[in-house]
Amino acid sequence: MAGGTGLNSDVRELRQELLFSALRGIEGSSSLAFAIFENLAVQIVEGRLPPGHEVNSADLARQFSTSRTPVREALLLLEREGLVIVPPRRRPFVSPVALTQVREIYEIRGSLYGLVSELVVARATDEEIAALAQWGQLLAQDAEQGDVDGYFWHNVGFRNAEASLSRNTELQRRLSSLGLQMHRFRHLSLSLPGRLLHSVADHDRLLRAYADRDAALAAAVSRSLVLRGLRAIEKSDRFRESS
Amino acid sequence: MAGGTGLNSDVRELRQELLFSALRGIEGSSSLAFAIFENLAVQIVEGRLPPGHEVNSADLARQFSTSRTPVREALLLLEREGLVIVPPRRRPFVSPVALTQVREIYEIRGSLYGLVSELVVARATDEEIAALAQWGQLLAQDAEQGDVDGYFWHNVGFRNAEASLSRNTELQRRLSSLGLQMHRFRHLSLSLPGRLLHSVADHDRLLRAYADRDAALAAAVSRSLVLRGLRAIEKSDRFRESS
DNA sequence: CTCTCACGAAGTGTCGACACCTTGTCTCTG
DNA sequence: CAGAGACAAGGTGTCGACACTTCGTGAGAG
Repeated sequence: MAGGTGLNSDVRELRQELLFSALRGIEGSSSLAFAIFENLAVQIVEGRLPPGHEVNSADLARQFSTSRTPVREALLLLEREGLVIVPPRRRPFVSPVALTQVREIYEIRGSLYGLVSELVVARATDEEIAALAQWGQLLAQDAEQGDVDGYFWHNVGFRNAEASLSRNTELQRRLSSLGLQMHRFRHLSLSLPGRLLHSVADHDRLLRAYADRDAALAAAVSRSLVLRGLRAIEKSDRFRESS
Repeated sequence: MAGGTGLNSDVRELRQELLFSALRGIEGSSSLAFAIFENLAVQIVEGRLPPGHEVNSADLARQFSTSRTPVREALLLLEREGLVIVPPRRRPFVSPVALTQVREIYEIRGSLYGLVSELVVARATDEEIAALAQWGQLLAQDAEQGDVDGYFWHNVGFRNAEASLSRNTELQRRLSSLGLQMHRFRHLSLSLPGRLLHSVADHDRLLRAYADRDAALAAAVSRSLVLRGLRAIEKSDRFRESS
C-alpha cells in the first residue's frame, strides 16, 4: 500500500485528505476503527464496492486481520455517512444509489451552499475572497483543457475553501458528510457535454458576487450551481438505478 | 419507569416519540444500543446530565447492567448527534453548550427550514397545507394562554409536519438530528417576554405564504422565524457559557 | 417436477477478559 | 513547603467466545 503507484499514490492521498479533513475531528473511538472506515469509504465512493455489495463484519475482520469490534464501529461510522446500511440482525450492505436519494442530497446541499455563500460574504476578508478567485482560475484552466478529473478535484478544493470561510464548523462537517455521498455519483454529473463551461460561467458569477459583497446574489448563484449539477444527473441517461 | 407519573408519562413518551421518530429508521446495530442511546439522549437534552459531565462506558455498563459493547455503540450514536464528545483514549463527556455552537446550529437550521418551506409549497397538497394551518391555531391558543411548554411542543409538531411534507427523507433526518441538539437550549429561546406573540405572527405569515403558494416568501419567513429564535437566545442574559 | 420444511453453515449481538494508557494521589527530594 | 516523579486505580480499545437468528441447501411430500 505504501509506495503503490509512486507519485500517483501521493495525489491519491491528497485527494483523500480533501474528502475526510472535516470529518476527522469527530472520529469517535479508536483510530483503528477510523482507518477501516476510511479504507471502506474510499472503496465505496470509488465504486469498487458496488451498491448492494455485502459488507459483513466477520469477513472484514478477517480481511483487516482484526477482531470484529473495530470493524463494527467502522460500519457504524459508514452508516452515519449514509454509505452503508446496517439492518438489525442482518448483514450490512453498501447502500443503493437511487435517483430520489441523489435528488434529496442535492437539494440539501444546494441550500447549505447557499448559506455558505451568504456567510462568506458576511465574514470573509478581502484577501480570503481573492484567494478563492485563484481556485476559479484553476477551474477555468481545467475546463479549457477538458480535464474533467482535474476540474472535479479543484472544485472540491474550492468548495472546501468556501466552507471553511463560512466560519461555521458544524456546517463544514455536515457538508463534508454530504460530499462523501456525492462522490459516489460524481462521474455522472460532470461528464455531460458543455457542462464544464456552464459550470465555469457559474463560478465566475459567484466570484463576482463575492467581490461585490452581494450576499443574496452569491447565495442564489451558489445554490443554482449545485442544482444545475442535479439537473445534469437527471438528464444523464447514463444513470442506472443501480440495485 | 412503566406507570411512573401516570398520565404524565404518556405525554412524556409522546414527546420523546416526536423527538426520535425520524432518527429511528437509521438505528444501526442493535436495539439495546439504541435504547441506551435514547435514554441518555433524553437525560442530556433535559439537562439531567449537564454539559461536561463524564459518561464513561464502564459506569454506564454497570448502570444499565449490560456489557460495555452496547454502551460504546450508544456513545457513538450520541456523538453523531453532537450530544457527547468521545476523545480517543479518554473518557467521554457530555458536550458543552457554547454560544458559538448554538449560533452555528441555528444558522444551519434556518437555511434548511427555508428549504423545507420551499419544498412544501412545491409538493404539498391543499389538504396538507390546510392541516398545517390547524397547528397554527394550536400555537395561537398556547400563546394566548401563555403556555410556553405547550407552545414549544406544538411547535415541534408543526415543524415535524412541515418536514414530512417536504418529501425529502434525508432532509427530515438531518433536521431531526439538529432538533435534538436544539432541545438543550430550548428554554432559553422562548422565555423572553413578548417572544411568543412575535412567533405566532411569524407562523401566521408563513401559513399565509403556504396558502398563496409563494415559495420565496415562505422560505424567507420560515428562515427568519428560526433566526429570530437565535436572536432571542443571544439577547438572553440567562445564557451561561456552561462549560 | 414443484413446493414445504428441517437442517446446517455462517453472521450478529453481547459478553467477560486483558493489555495499555491516562490520571489523581502520595511520597520523596530540594 | 513546593514541585517532580513513582504508583495504584480505573478507564479504553481490542480480542476471542458463545447463544441466537438468519439464510441457503437439500430431503421429502404432494
